[in-house]
Amino acid sequence: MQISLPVRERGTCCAINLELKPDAVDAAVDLLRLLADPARLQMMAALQEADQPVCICDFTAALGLSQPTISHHVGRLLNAGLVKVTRKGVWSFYEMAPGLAPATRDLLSSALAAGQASARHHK
Amino acid sequence: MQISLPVRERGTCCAINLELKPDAVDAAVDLLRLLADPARLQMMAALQEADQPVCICDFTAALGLSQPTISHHVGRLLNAGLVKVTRKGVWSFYEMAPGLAPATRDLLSSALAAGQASARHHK
DNA sequence: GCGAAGCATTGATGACTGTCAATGTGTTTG
DNA sequence: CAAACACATTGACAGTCATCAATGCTTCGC
Repeated sequence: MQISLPVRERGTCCAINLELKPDAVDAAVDLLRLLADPARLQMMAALQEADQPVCICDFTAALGLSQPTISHHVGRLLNAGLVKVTRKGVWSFYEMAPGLAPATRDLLSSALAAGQASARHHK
Repeated sequence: MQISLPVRERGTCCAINLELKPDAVDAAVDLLRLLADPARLQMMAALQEADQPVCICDFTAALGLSQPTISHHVGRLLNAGLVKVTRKGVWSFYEMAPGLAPATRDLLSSALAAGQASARHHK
């Protein structure tokens, strides 16, 4: 299958259409950077699968990171509106934000699926 | 709607299930970090919409970045296998990699959709 | 062959960020 | 009230990365 390459003239560039608004690009980049961390991505994956809110101490025990680091990551997810916190006594239980945009959920699912596919292929 | 919080005992944490293999997490994070840049995300968005391969000089003119920076970003996309290059004379035409995993395409689409939704809501 | 155009590469720099130690705040148990 | 627990916050440090100036490498027009 051949793809026809555009015909060009030296010294002149074509104006491609970037029909994305800068705000949309920034928002997408912020969301991608938020998920582009092993700890945060695993937290979101766990919260997506969980049927009950998850305690912070569980993350600390499972991810092999210090407690301030876990708190820092969770704080970023909370600040971005991806998760919701419910405090009960000394514990803080986290779950996925109820009103999370479908596109954001799809983004998370796609990222996990792509990671699994890539890991399988790279074997 | 009430969500029943788990019952806990002080000093004991529950072992949550992180059923994701480390390789899959790393692969997903690498992909997310690759797209978590305004220049690279806009390039991929433009390539997704384009019906013809796009010349490097078009990106340089449209994104407001220096030519080495554009070349650097394109090189990362190429190294990750997201794009394919066809050289013709002095020009280098780029297009999305033909055998790109569907999950990767979904990830790109979801990120752009989430960005647009977030920008619209934040208005 | 000469010079210019298009792109890649290298080196350097500034900004961002993930991480932990130390500390602070609120809550429960004794 | 005192001590222990769960979590948040602050400060500091190391690593990563986006960016550009300078340079190198092909390719084409003359």
